[in-house]
Amino acid sequence: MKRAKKKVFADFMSQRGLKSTKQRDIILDSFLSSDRHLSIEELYLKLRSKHPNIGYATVYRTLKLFAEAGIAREMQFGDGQTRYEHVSEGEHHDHLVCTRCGHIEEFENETIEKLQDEVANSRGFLIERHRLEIYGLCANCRK
Amino acid sequence: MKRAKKKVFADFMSQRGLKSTKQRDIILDSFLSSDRHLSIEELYLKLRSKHPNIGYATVYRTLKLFAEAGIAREMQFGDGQTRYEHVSEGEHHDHLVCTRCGHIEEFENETIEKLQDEVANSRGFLIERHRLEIYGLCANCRK
DNA sequence: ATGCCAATGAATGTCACTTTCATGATGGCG
DNA sequence: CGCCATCATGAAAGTGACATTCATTGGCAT
Repeated sequence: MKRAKKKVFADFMSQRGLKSTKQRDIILDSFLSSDRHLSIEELYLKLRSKHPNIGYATVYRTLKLFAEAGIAREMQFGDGQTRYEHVSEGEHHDHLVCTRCGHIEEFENETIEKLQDEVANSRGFLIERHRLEIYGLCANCRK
Repeated sequence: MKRAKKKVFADFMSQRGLKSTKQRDIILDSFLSSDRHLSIEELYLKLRSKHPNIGYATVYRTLKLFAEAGIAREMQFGDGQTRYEHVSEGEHHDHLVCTRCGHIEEFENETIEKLQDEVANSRGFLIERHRLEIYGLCANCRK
């Protein structure tokens, strides 16, 4: 799966006439082996220890590229930071966000999706995408 | 309903030992007679023509007060601005957001709410609040 | 190896808040 | 009514998270 995404990204890059660089390789590796909902800052700090020569701007621009290439998606969970989520083709899910520890869980619910379609149809709305987030305390923080 | 909210706000203010001022009265009036999803900037500009003496900071602080008093709620729809929505007691709704014209519609769906509770329960999650937004083209913009 | 064009990173700019601070109002009290 | 402790206001400065600029570096096709 990591391999598949590297392929997707490489294809995207060559298709756009963009170059392969050490930094991009490192950032992609690090992204793919990270938490599924990482902010620019978090990824930048994670890299900094091993690769102090990679700048914030490069991480920022590279994550944007991932999003354009379709292997990442920008998300906002209300903590003031944009987070980049791993995208697997054809997959969609929603989120449970812990307001205490920041933990993010994913879930899927086909019925909810269908009901959303119905709502949109009844209003003449053409759905492009949606977001559903449930905020509260995770099982761990409830103790 | 406007009257009721003014009462709620007045009570909140006196309970907190805060003062009634011309500016706050004007901002409250303007807020209550506005679109249901207004940003600080929008409300500020709306006021500016008639009351050039009211500063941005005052609008900003007053909207925060409305939120604390429970007559408004802060919302993010991904356009980079915080919007303040009118809150009616005990009412909850979700949103359809037009990505072309910015139009925001509200909807309620009891079944979706229940399914969310089920999802949260199955994960041991204690729900505080949730947000569901459907982005796409409104009936008008589809033409 | 060479040259063109993209990539990098330090620095700077932008935007939407958010806070500060000197000045101006409010309202309880005598 | 007048005093004055507080709160409120608004211009300006500060913040934080991006987003862009620009001089320099570095891929890679030839």
